[in-house]
Amino acid sequence: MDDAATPLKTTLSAKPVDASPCGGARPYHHGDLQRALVLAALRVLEREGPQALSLRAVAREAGVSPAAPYHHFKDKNELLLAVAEEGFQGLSDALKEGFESDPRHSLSTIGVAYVKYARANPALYRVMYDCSRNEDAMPESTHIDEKSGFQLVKQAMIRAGADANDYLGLELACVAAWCGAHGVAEMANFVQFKPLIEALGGEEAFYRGVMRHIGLPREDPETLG
Amino acid sequence: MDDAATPLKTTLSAKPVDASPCGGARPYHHGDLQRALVLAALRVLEREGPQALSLRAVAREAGVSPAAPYHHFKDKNELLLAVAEEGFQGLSDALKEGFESDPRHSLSTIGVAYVKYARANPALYRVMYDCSRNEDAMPESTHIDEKSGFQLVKQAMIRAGADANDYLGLELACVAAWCGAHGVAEMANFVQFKPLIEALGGEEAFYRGVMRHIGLPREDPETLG
DNA sequence: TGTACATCAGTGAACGCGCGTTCACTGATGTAC
DNA sequence: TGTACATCAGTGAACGCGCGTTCACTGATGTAC
Repeated sequence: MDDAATPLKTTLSAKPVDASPCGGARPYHHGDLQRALVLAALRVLEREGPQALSLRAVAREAGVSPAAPYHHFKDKNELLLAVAEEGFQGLSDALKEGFESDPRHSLSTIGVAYVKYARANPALYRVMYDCSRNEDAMPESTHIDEKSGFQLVKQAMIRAGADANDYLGLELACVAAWCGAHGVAEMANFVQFKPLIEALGGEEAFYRGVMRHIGLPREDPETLG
Repeated sequence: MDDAATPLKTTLSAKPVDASPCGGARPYHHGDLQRALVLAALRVLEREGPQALSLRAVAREAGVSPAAPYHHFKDKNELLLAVAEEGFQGLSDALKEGFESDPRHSLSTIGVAYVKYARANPALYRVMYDCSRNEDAMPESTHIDEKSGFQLVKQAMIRAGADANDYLGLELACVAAWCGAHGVAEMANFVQFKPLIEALGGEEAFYRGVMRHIGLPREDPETLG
């Protein structure tokens, strides 16, 4: 579970800069402050949550003056975008791993991987989501219908029995799965769901159980529902 | 569409206080500042979005000094809770109306009603969601599994053919529907969905189409997906 | 019915805070000759 | 190989801002007698 749920932890603990060869005192010029700032932002997010993510807090975390980031990012928003991009990369990797690890149940596995990633990095996920909603300046690679994300869901949906020739139906099923995963990810920690989660034997079973109700259409959509 | 989509608009336009009998100058004592502050908050939310919702902005909007709200709310958070409660009441009403208006398709209709409400009041919805996630001090009536909300979904799910005796299955289906509705509500304005929405002939058809893929389980959940 | 007085519900000035951003600066680096 | 100098990437002080909250105050209201 931890493998897929905490894909960024390894990235976070790798601090390529602080371990400089100067033996203690950081040199005047930072090796790669741009990258260090993004990593610092991730640490701030994880530790203090999304509303604590100020430019100054990030600079502080990186051990640098409040003005330093402006040599690498135009403004706060540009830093946020870089952070979001980092998050989307991690999410994409998690989905890909889920897709490849379990070909026979790739749809629900990919859904579970999505939810686990979001739940493991809730503050980061919030930043990602806010960026992709508020910004049209979002970098290409982070867009939701990117090859490594939405297309993967499509493939999994077809594997699961969806009609590949029914364009609208397939698209709708994928959107439902994607939105459903987002919804579960954001609501999974609601107190009201506690009993059900316990009855099912844990969060993962809960995610899988919910995702199983999303995606493929029902037999007679017109008369039911 | 507008009936269900903008349930708060009428409440917002009704300003019981400004239309005081004094003919212009507001009297020193406000008729019902507590209520007026909540309405002012809704107006600020609608006009400027969630991050503009400061205590001072609300006081400004209500035409009152920044200290005045403290006679009616312990702190900012308490005001936010009151606003969220207002929102949950509106959501609950919208769901109830959807449930009763279309007994033959109550499940998808209730889902569409949820999404339309959230989309019509996006900033308010965000506040509601934040409160229900961050606060354990959330008033009872606003909780998600409240009679008028989650129970309604359950009834609709049974109407739609779910097995009322399968406790876990029914619960899971309802959670899936609820989370799915939340997901759609928050992601419906993503650029990537534009083509599909257009192909389907509008947002409402899109919502309904997506919701149709959520809720009832598939036939063979173990081998598929 | 009038009056004294407690209480309620406002005012507006002030507090300290952290924020994003700018500025003139300076130390370190690298390149041309 | 050494030196002059442009450029890069930091510093730290300062700016104005809006925020949540507190404070002493005051105007309006209602109640007891």
